[in-house]
Amino acid sequence: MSEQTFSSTQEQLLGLFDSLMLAYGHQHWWPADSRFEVMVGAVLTQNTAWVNVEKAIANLRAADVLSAEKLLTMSPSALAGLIRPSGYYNIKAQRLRNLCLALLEAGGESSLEALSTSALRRFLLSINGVGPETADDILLYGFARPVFVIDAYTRRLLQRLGMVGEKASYESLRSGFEAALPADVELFREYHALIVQHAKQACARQPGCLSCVLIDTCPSGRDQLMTV
DNA sequence: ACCCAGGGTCATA
DNA sequence: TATGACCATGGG
Repeated sequence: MSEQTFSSTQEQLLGLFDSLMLAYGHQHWWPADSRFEVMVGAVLTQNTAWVNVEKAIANLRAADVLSAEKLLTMSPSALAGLIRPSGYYNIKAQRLRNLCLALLEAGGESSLEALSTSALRRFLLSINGVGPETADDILLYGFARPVFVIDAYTRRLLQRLGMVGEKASYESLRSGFEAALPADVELFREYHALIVQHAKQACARQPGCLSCVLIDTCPSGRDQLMTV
């Protein structure tokens, strides 16, 4: 009973999506040139600003190691040096190696494409350093599977809108979105991207700012639906 | 100087 | 199961 349930209708969620789309437009996510780059970015962006991830990926590209095989030819310390701008560089270097080893052991990306979404998700979660959000980023943006990504922004937004309780689990939020919305990859991709974009813009504002056409998400303020 | 960023793991109770 | 410590750079 303490399990907070996801209470939001399809109409509400689609309405929120439309408002965000109207406010921010198409986000063109995930910014990457390849599926492997999506996977690398998903690990590097853990609790890290994307601008710093871009610097790290630029270093990897300059070193021409944006593939599982090439990346594994580098020593962990050398790899850590390249991804230094993205923070947590020692542990992330190990996580990238774990990811690459798992990919090769599984027979590469082409073998993974044949897996069901749930099997592929279990595979990703079995990798040390890949948690729920990282796995779902990879599933949605790397493998085009209809999985809804839940991040801290999504949780905070839904809480402030009164759609979920504070203790709602990652899985309850994910299954809530996926049950209420049509399993549309493009919709899920855009929705998650728009929530992040909204949070980025709103968090840079001061309480009371009127330039947000939908929701005021200031750090010390509460999200409020605005009628503008 | 302080706060946070497109999280996850591990040790402890 | 549920907290807390830890990882670390860069921009506001």
